[in-house]
Amino acid sequence: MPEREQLNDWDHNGGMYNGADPQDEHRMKMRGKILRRSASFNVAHAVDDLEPGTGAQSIQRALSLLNLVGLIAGERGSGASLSEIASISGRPKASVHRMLQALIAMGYVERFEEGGYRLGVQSQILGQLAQKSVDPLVTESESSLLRLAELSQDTAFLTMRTGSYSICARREEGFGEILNNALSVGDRHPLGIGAGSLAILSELSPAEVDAQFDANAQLFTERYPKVSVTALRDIIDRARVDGFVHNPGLFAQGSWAVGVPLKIRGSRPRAALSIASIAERVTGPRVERLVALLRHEAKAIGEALSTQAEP
Amino acid sequence: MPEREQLNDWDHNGGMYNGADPQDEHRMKMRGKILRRSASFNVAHAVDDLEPGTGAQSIQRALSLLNLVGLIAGERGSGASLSEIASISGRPKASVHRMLQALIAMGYVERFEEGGYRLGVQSQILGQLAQKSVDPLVTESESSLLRLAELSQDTAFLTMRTGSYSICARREEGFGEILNNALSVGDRHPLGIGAGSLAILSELSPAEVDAQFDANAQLFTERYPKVSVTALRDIIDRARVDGFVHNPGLFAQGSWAVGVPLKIRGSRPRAALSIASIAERVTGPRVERLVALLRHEAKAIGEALSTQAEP
DNA sequence: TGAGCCGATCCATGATGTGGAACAGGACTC
DNA sequence: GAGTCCTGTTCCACATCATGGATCGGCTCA
Repeated sequence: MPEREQLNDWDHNGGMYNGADPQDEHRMKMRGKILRRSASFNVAHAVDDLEPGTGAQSIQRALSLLNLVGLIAGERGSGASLSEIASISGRPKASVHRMLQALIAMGYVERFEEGGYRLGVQSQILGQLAQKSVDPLVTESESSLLRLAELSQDTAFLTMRTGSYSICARREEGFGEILNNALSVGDRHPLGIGAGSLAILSELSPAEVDAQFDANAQLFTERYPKVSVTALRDIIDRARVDGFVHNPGLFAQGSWAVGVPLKIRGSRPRAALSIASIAERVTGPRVERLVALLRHEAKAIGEALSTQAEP
Repeated sequence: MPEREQLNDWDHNGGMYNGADPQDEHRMKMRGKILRRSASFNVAHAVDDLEPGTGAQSIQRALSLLNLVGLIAGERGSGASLSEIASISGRPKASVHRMLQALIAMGYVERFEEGGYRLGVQSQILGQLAQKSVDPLVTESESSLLRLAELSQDTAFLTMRTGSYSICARREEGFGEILNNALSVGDRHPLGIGAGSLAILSELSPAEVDAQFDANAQLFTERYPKVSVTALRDIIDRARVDGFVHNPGLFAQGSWAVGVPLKIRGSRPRAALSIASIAERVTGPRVERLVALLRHEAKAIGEALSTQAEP
């Protein structure tokens, strides 16, 4: 933990955020103020409404809020205050308060005496239930990520697909002196942003890749205007041949990474392993070493899960 | 896992359910049809709205639904169908569908090709975030529960308080031939129902206990009409002296249990350990042995968490 | 004393979620 | 192949419900 602190003065923006969205102006202002770590940027994003007009606005808002509380409280040790949550989410305090009360009533959020809001027991339990029912991928990859982090001395990630998004499902840190902090557990980006995300795309058919990029076209131009979609397509094409993705700091300044897709027999591609670090550690011969590590673990996970196939 | 099956024909109702609530009639009818294990009964309960009129109806409904999906999908291996969920929750299909779509859009629920609805990656992640932010109690007690289950050859539980409810936060099974199936992870009951729940109450002041029973008075008469509150008060009073709760099958027929509160310095009492089994295994000298085991683990957990007190 | 923050509460407004009804598409049966 | 009985999905008029600006009480600090 203490090692983290020395990285606090990184360029958090990292060239990744260039929001033209007027809605985000307020959030941007709050960003530096509230959370010092780079995740603040991701936190802000995690709270957006997805597709509107589906007749479930309040649910989406409430779940975004739940996510947000988890991210904030997870990043720091303490809980999140009402005003913070309201500021970051960009909603009025009264609304946030009402929603939080509902979340508390359901046990998904808790608040110890005068402390901040944090996730509650129900959230914990939901995770346990999810482990049983969703798929054993996250559990299965746990030891792999630990090995990857230890052997590489960098940060290892499990990325999973949800619809047209990818989400950082797990993250393990090595004990190196440099810590890549561009991606935290729970961060969600449109498919194509991040090495793991690209690795997943490389396993989809070209038509599907097009469909994903089309679906997120607006998001891309609004939120990642500096990212060239054609460059991403190139990376994907190369990954189809090479079997791995190499991201030379495309998304966050100085954050380089390699990723490989997880191939599980009988299951659509929807997960990837990746390792991220600084440029110097993801170049030249080290790329091959990292890829070898990743491939080895990806193969192990793939085999473990393919055998116990769905009934 | 296969050992479980041989117990499927237990008396699921177990004398626990005596619902006079007219709203529940439909659910009762569905119960045996849909889920065979006793948890079906608890599933049905988990879906109730809590306090209405707080201006967050849809959130509560959506979260109940989320919980329900998790419980159903967790109980069996497969996912839950829309119609099932609609039937159990007692809401029209259209509404359930709309909510599920919202939950899917947010990644909390997933649905693989034509399969049923199950919890999604976001739920998984929420659990991870919760482990970091909520409190280390669940993680810390994991090994204790495993030891308890192994040493007792019965089923060990971690019960936690949420508001005026207690919830089964974790559960580990021994390899004995009899499996107590009256309580599953995620099951929620009003405080006072269950040995662990009573153990938590025994650490509260009499005034607080009264307040809790008052708060849940309606629930008790509606849902546990056979349970005498004065009997519960007696158990609590005895537990204050003895330091443990003994439940002689009060709630579910044949499900006896012992429980001890978890005392953590600097934290309000809100958790308990318990072991449940059949009557023959929770009587006479064995009670003391079980209590000794529980006390030992409770002490260990308490010390582990008291040292790393909140900042 | 009062400015500034915190979380909590009120309540008129209309946007929003609601759910009955109708639909499409399989899987079986007669 | 017309029948029933399941799925999951879409539509849309209705009014319930969430909304959020304004206000308040409590606390800390200058």
